[in-house]
Amino acid sequence: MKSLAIASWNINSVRLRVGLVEKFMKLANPDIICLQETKCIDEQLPLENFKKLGYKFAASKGEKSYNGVLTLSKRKIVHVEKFNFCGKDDARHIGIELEDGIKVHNLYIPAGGDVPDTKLNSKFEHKVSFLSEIRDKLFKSETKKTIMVGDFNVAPLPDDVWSHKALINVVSHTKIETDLLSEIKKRGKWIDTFREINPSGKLYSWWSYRARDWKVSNRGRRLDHIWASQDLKPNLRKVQIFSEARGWERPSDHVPIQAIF
DNA sequence: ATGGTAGGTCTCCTA
Repeated sequence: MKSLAIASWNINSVRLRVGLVEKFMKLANPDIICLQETKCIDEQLPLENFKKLGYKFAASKGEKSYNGVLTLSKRKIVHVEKFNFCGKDDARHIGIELEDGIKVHNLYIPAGGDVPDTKLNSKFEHKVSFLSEIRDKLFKSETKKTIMVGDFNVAPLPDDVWSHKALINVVSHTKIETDLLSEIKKRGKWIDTFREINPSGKLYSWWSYRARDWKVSNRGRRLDHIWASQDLKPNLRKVQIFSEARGWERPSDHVPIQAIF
């Protein structure tokens, strides 16, 4: 397998942060970068900026103001797939295929609102249904030559949050969500690339904008993930979380992550 | 236990 560096980043408005994406591209030089929460329609994407840095290929599903996924690639994209969840046409998935048959799914899973109860909170109900559809419709059995990345909005393990005890009833870390994620993982025989290399240790990819000082309080969560199909496991070389990006000027609340195969 | 910030369709919705 030819070396492949793949990154994922919830950018929280790609138009506002095009400069930060360029900065990250120069720093990490991924072959493919999957962005979430681009927050604009396809026609408004600053694709020319990315082309200048070698990202000649792009696949996107945009939406005005909300959501939006964009996959940028230095390698030729030969096939694009857009999947809708929960009967909605919101922009939360785009899948691509490269010339060597590797597939990359870029996902933005709903955040789920504040109250972790499907009866009281329709946003949480949406998140639970969305995760169930990933399990039952998108990846209903073991996959091959596939990488699934994005903002999953779920911190699966106790070490994926600053306090397991404090967050056990907080949306993103409840048992209903972590159970669903582990069912998806089990059914598809997925590898969580980060935990493959770091089985334990508290490291995060998201820090709230609301903290006085994100670095001092360090109340983060690992919400962003790069999962690989079982057959790619022997090719995994390195996984990085670019925490320093949280301290860049006008940052996203998420930082980029990258896996190298 | 509370409230805090940020982006876009901008005094209201989302995260």
